[in-house]
Amino acid sequence: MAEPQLRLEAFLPYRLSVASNLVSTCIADAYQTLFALKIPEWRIIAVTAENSGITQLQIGELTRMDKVTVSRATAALSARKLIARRTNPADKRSQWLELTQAGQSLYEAVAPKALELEAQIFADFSAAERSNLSHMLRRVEAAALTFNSPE
Amino acid sequence: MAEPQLRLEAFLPYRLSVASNLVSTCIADAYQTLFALKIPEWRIIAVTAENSGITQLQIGELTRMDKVTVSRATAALSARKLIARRTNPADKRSQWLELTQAGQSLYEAVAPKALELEAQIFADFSAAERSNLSHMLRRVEAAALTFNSPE
DNA sequence: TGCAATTAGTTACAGATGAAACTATATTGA
DNA sequence: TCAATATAGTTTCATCTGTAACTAATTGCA
Repeated sequence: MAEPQLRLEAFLPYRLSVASNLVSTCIADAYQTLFALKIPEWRIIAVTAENSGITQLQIGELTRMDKVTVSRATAALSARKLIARRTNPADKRSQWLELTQAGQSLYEAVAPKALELEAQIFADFSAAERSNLSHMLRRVEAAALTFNSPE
Repeated sequence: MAEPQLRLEAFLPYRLSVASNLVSTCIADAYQTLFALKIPEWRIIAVTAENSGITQLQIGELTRMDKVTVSRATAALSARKLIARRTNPADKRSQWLELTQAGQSLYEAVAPKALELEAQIFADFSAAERSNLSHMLRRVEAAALTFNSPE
């Protein structure tokens, strides 16, 4: 029996990468021009809005961003006074992050725009298809994780 | 009626990016350690294997890689004598690329390994699910493209 | 206690990436 | 025919990203 033939076009890691890069570019351009936010910065705002008092480490775990990326993006947001850092009195190495008033306002402006972008890009997809895609991507994520670090 | 709430966890561009980055890392590490190939280099080998005589420009169009990325990866492969460049006599600016014997051998070693990696990462997915995912990703790609450059 | 090992976050460095400028060649149209 | 424009590919530069080394604080345990 012949081995299955490789065709790059049908190779899933490749398809995933191409689709993801294109979508990320759309999103990144929009955030940058509309709100002067980079994607890591936007993610930190979103995660902090949803989890006030979170630490950088937790953000990294939640979003799978490198701690260096989180550190830099947090520093930039802090410099723009969009997030505030309160020292954790029980552990002075870590800080509790929360949105400032300005950060909260920005979040409230970005969030609907983000949903709108998503709606435009996925306009062809029914709600069921979107949910299906989301579930599949989570399964891919979990599989890649255990593949990367087989315990 | 209340606006739909944003949750980063459910935001498709985010899910897509996280999944794609994890998978790309798996693949990139494997290619690097096994064959000393970077992802753009591997793609060029695969595309050239499938389309001997292709030009750099065509590779860029096919794979959506930037022409600079293609140029650099091609130069690296050429230096390793994995691909050969023949000047197009009808247009001396462009070159026809083809795998050398060594390049062909490398391709024949990488291809089954690539399929094996894909099989491992997507082990949980039935053939129907894989095909479904692939089709969805193509639709996403097409949508993001028209979004990026609305004609 | 107090010293070794760990951990949260930052900094320094090195590789990857893409936009823009550049080189060489090709095409177009006056 | 030749000047303006366009194109294939390269180089330059500025930015992004992650690994490794670092700092400061914490924990564990002899």
